[in-house]
Formats: sequence, structure tokens, C-alpha cells
Amino acid sequence: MKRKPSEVPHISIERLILYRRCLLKLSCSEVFHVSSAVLGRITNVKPANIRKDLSYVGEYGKPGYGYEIDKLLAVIEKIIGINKLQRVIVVGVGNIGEALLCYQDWAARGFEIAGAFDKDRRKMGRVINGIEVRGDSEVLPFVKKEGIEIAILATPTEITQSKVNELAHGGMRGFYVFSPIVIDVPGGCYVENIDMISPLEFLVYRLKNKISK
Amino acid sequence: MKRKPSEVPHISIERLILYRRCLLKLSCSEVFHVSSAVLGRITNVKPANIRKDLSYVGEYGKPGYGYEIDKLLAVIEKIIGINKLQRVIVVGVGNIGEALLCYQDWAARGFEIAGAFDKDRRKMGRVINGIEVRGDSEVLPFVKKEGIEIAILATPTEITQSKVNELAHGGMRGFYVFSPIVIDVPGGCYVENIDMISPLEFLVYRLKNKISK
DNA sequence: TTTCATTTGTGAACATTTTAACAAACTTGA
DNA sequence: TCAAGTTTGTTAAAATGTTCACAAATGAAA
Ligand SMILES: NC(=O)c1ccc[n+]([C@@H]2O[C@H](COP(=O)([O-])OP(=O)(O)OC[C@H]3O[C@@H](n4cnc5c(N)ncnc54)[C@H](O)[C@@H]3O)[C@@H](O)[C@H]2O)c1
Ligand SMILES: NC(=O)c1ccc[n+]([C@@H]2O[C@H](COP(=O)([O-])OP(=O)(O)OC[C@H]3O[C@@H](n4cnc5c(N)ncnc54)[C@H](O)[C@@H]3O)[C@@H](O)[C@H]2O)c1
Repeated sequence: MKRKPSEVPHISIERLILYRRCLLKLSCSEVFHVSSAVLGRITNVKPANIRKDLSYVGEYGKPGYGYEIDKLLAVIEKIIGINKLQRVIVVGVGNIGEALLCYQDWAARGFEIAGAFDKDRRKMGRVINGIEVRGDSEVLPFVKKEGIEIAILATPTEITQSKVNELAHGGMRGFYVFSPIVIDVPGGCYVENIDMISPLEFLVYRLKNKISK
Repeated sequence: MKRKPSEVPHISIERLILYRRCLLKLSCSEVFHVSSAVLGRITNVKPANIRKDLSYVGEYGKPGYGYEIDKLLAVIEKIIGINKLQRVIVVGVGNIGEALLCYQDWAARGFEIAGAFDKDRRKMGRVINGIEVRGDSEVLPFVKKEGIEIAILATPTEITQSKVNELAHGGMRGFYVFSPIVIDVPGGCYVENIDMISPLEFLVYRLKNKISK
């Protein structure tokens, strides 16, 4: 029941991303194929659910054998669109921004931090993990020149929305935002938001009510 | 249609957490009540959905008027279990751990970082944002003495699972884990996991396929 | 080659979640 | 006090997501 990528349920895409993460690890070992049962044990997803997710993107498994890991990885990465390197920028090099610059696995996940920007003069010019922090005013020329479409925002909550507006106006299309607020973007732009604290609040709820998920 | 808390759909709980975040901001302004229509505009959730979520936890709205913000906040916080201060520890004071210690809004969200632990001698003894970093070996006595039930883990991916095992064995019940791996916990323990990179991968997919959510 | 044990892909049943619609309840202002 | 306007809580229908169960396909062993 192969569908066009845009018709794959969002929730299946989210699981595909999870499968990929686990497959990447498997592919470093001496295993070359994996069954939905085994992948299910690794990911905590029911095998039938995995097979259905994978059926949306084509038929890549062999009965009695399972899925070839490398082939499956390639297919998932193609569907998600991370089969080629994604170059992104980081705006706001504070606590979170600096942690992101120091993250070691960007390349393994298919990303490259092409540039980092902060308006604080004390941060400008610093080189963190090989990435130079530039002045905030350089961001628009930079992304235009480098053809960057995605920005990660780790700016103070109060200024994040206006920063998004400014970047969207300058042609930025995707925003990954760490501020715990609901962000508006103009048409043709897309935003993903994480609130790093919400899952902790959910954990408190689960603990209190003994909910195992 | 009031249910026991444990029967409120998980997805409604997640939205309650979102509502709370927005209500907290509203409560700082001069507004005292809010309708599902207005809250819907703020949160990007359809009003009917909001009313249904709230109906699971009781009837707190007045027709023709809306919901009293303070009352609603109290109810949501009671349901989630964050009506009293939650004391947690941070294990692993690297990039993420340090960012967490520096986060300014813990108190506003109902949390307190009661302690921080790292095994690196260079970090031990440092005081970050008023929180002393202790040696890793002190963690079990500390949590026993202080009655801490929840740990935030920002340790290197390779050691996170074993750290969870150790803490679970020592009586820790809830784990909030930043390593991008699936974590196993013994019965009676609960884990929430975030992979800070996955949402970015999802953003790439949405951008490629023009999916507005 | 044949048999046996696996495992896929999928249709159908089941479960959950969202949405629309509206009577009833409340506020406001005349 | 009453009428007009607003907004809730709830029902039922629609939409979406999960799980089951099994025929068909394949690999592996004899
Ligand atoms: N630190 C955490 O653990 C944590 C946890 C949850 C959420 N958050 C959220 O993440 C966001 C970032 O948090 P943080 O702790 O890294 O903040 P931070 O204050 O440490 O860093 C913000 C950085 O943005 C820079 N900045 C300010 N205005 C700018 C501009 N116009 N252009 C470019 N850079 C600018 C500042 O100079 C600073 O370096 C905040 O919205 C915060 O609420 C952080
Ligand atoms: N940095 C990021 O932006 C980022 C992004 C995505 C995911 N993550 C994940 O978050 C986790 C933490 O990342 P990080 O960048 O903060 O790592 P980090 O290496 O900067 O910090 C890890 C800290 O844990 C300490 N540690 C090691 N063993 C310990 C032990 N047994 N007990 C206590 N402390 C111990 C180390 O001394 C170090 O200070 C990793 O799993 C990483 O993959 C980080």
C-alpha cells in the first residue's frame, strides 16, 4: 500500500526517524539484516506497527529474512529528506546554543552547523568546536550566500518570535525553536518547537499515576 | 464526563501541559478569564478540542464567560502533580547539564534542582547558578537523604543506560534522559526520553514535502 | 529438491482522537 | 427584569491510528 511521501502519516514518519536512529547503531555492528520482531524489541514498537509503517514507504523486506539494514536506512533517509547533508545555522550561542555547537554527532545524523550567530560582542569571534561565532548582523547575508534554509533558534524567549519574523523575511524557511512558546510563521515557512521541560512535567504525571505508557 | 486522572488520555495530558504554560503567561497580565476560543488561538489547538480536554478533568468553565485562569491553572497543576514543588537532580554536568543548571525558569515551572553530580574531578566543587556540583559517588546517599525521586540524565550516551540501572537500584523512580537511545527501566520506574535532534529531522521532512501540520 | 521454520505485507477489526453541532447556562447592558 | 449575545459541556459522527491474524513468500537445513 505504497503512498506518496506526503501521504505517509506523520506519526509513522516520527517512528521512521526512531527506526533510523536504531538502525544506524545496528549498522555499525556485524548484523546485516533485521526483522520487525527484533527492531520492535529495540525500539519498543510492536512489530505489526513497524511493518505497517514500512509498508507505507514501499516493500523492502523479505519474508523469512527481514529487512536489509543498509537498504532500509537509505530508503528512510530518502523519505525524510536527510539523504544529503543538511546545512543549518544556530542563532543564539548561550547555554543551549553552545551545547548544540559542541554536539559531536551532527555529521552522523546528516547535519552540519554551517554558522553560528550571537549579538553579544563577547561571544562574537569565539570559535567553538571549530565553528566561528559571528555577529548577529551577518546572518542574513550569510544564509543568502550559503543557501541555508533552516535555522536553530536558541535565543532568549522574549526575542525569539521577532527573530523568527526577521529571518523569515530574509528567506529562511525552517525554524527549530528551543523557546517554550508557540511560534507563528508566515505561509511557506515551517516551525518545530521543543519545550525541554514539558516531558519532565509529563514524567511527574506518570510517576504520580503509575502510567507505564 | 469526569474521569479518574489515570483515565485521562495521554494526549490530553500533553495538551494540558501546553495550556498551563500559556496560562502561566496570561496570569501575569491583567486578564482573569479566558475562553476556549482565545486559548485556542494562543495554543494552536481547536477550541472544541480544548473543551473536551478540560471536560476530562472536571467542569471549571462558565458558559458565556470562559475559564477563570487561576482556578484552571490550579486544577491542571493538581492533575499533573506539579501543584507542589518538584525537587530533581541533574546527573552529568556537561554541555546539556550545565545549560539545565543555568535555566532560569525552573521555579516558575514548579521545579527545583536540588543537586548536580558529575564524575569529572574538574567539575566537582564548582558552583553553577548557585548549585554545587558534587562527586558522582555522593548521588545515592544524597537522594536517599533528600527523598528525591526524579533524575535528569545528561551523561554520555554510552554510559546512560548503566547509570539509570544504578540509580534505579538505589531507589530512583523517574528518569528524564537526554541521550538519544531507548532506555529500559525496571517495573515501578518510569522514563521520559528526548532526542533533541529528531524534531529537526522531522522539520526537514516537512520542509521537503510542504507539510504545514 | 523438499520440508520446515520464519517473517513479510495487508485486510479487517478494534481503539483512540478529533471535529462539528447544539441545547443549556451564563453574562451583560438596557 | 429581560433580551441579546456568548460560551460551555456533551453527543454523535468522522477521521486517524493500532493490532490481529493469516496467506504468501522466502531462507535454511536435510
Ligand atoms: N538552558 C536551558 O536548559 C533551557 C531549558 C529549557 C528551555 N530553554 C530555552 O531555550 C532558549 C535559550 O536558552 P539559553 O539558556 O540558551 O539562553 P541564554 O540566555 O543562555 O542564551 C541566549 C543567547 O542568545 C543571544 N541573543 C540575544 N539576542 C540575540 C539576537 N537578537 N540575535 C542573536 N543572539 C541573541 C544572547 O547573547 C545569548 O548568548 C530560551 O528560550 C530558554 O527558555 C533553555
Ligand atoms: N550537546 C547537545 O547539544 C546534545 C544534543 C543532542 C543530544 N545530546 C545528548 O545529551 C547527552 C549529554 O550530552 P552533552 O553534550 O551534555 O555531553 P557532555 O559530554 O558534554 O557531558 C557529559 C557529562 O557527563 C559526565 N559524566 C560522565 N560519566 C559520568 C558518570 N558516571 N556520572 C556522572 N557524570 C558523568 C561527564 O563528566 C560530562 O561532564 C548525550 O547523550 C548526548 O548525546 C546532546
